[in-house]
Amino acid sequence: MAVGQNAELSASLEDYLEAIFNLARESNIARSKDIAKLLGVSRASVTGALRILKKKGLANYKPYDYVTLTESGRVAAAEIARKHRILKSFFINVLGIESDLAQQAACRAEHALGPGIIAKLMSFIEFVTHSGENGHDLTEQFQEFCKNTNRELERTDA
Amino acid sequence: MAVGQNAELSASLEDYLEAIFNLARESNIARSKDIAKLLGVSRASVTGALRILKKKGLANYKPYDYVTLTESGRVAAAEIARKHRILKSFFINVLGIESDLAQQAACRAEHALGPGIIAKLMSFIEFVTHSGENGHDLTEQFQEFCKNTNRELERTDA
DNA sequence: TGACAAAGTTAGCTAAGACTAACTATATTA
DNA sequence: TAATATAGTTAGTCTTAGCTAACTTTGTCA
Repeated sequence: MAVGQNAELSASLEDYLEAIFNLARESNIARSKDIAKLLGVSRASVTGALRILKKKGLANYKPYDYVTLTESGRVAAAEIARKHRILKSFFINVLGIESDLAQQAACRAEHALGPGIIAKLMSFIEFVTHSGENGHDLTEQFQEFCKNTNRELERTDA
Repeated sequence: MAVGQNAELSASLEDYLEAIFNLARESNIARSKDIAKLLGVSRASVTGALRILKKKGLANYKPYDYVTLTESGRVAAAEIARKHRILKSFFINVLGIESDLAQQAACRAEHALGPGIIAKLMSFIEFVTHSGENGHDLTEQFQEFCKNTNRELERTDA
């Protein structure tokens, strides 16, 4: 088993790791410039982060070369991306939040939620969105419920 | 309207604000020592935070005196505590997470979720826990669903 | 192939937020 | 009321994580 250098990964480093992971999936390579753009950060900050990720054994990094993730880097990144995906899906498909907002919130919240809660959340999304078998779609029912609540609020406001 | 000094409140400062708010509700006064204990932080760090909260117009702070919140401090703190409560309630009552874990996660996640998502989440909790009228309790159904899923997983594992 | 542009790095700075150690003020009590 | 314990503060340090400006390396194309 690899040394547990990634035991404590800061929120910021998780962001870098996920960015590299996603860029590599899309365009096969992760360029410093694109990481910077994706995270809204200077190129110099990316260099700094890459050095730390290398030291933690998560990224294969050599100055002036392309970045790839090590095996344990990929594992860690996949877990982060998974959390992110599940949260976003919950916000969009269950709560009915608009996609961009869901994306941002998922990115910010992802660091805070451990595996226990993420697992439950995943189950819950499945439960809610596959409830058609029981003869009722919960997400639709919830949208209805929201509309009614809003209507009541408007009536109270007026 | 008060000057918007609290427009950008860091996660850390939100924690201090909420701690003061909660301590003041419980024991009527918030002592530096208790804030430090509650947040797991040194007394010196509390002093620093109090100075900033004062500068932002959120706390009435005088060295060697008790701390209270200003009106806008109370408003901000109440909103933070509200988010916290709603998240915790969702984790416990909907997802079935154990109370301590829910508390911690809510505390860490609270900063990430804006008013839009919190509002929806609140509606959703209401929707899910008050669904008895429709002849079904969703939280119970979900617990059932989880049990079945676990059983299937165990079967697959074996 | 040499000049220039783009990408990446380095050095040095800043700010937030935490810490410890030493000091000061307040409270307790013998 | 003087000694002592407790609470709070100050000063100085560290870490994380960002920035800009200047420099180096790499890539492109006339």
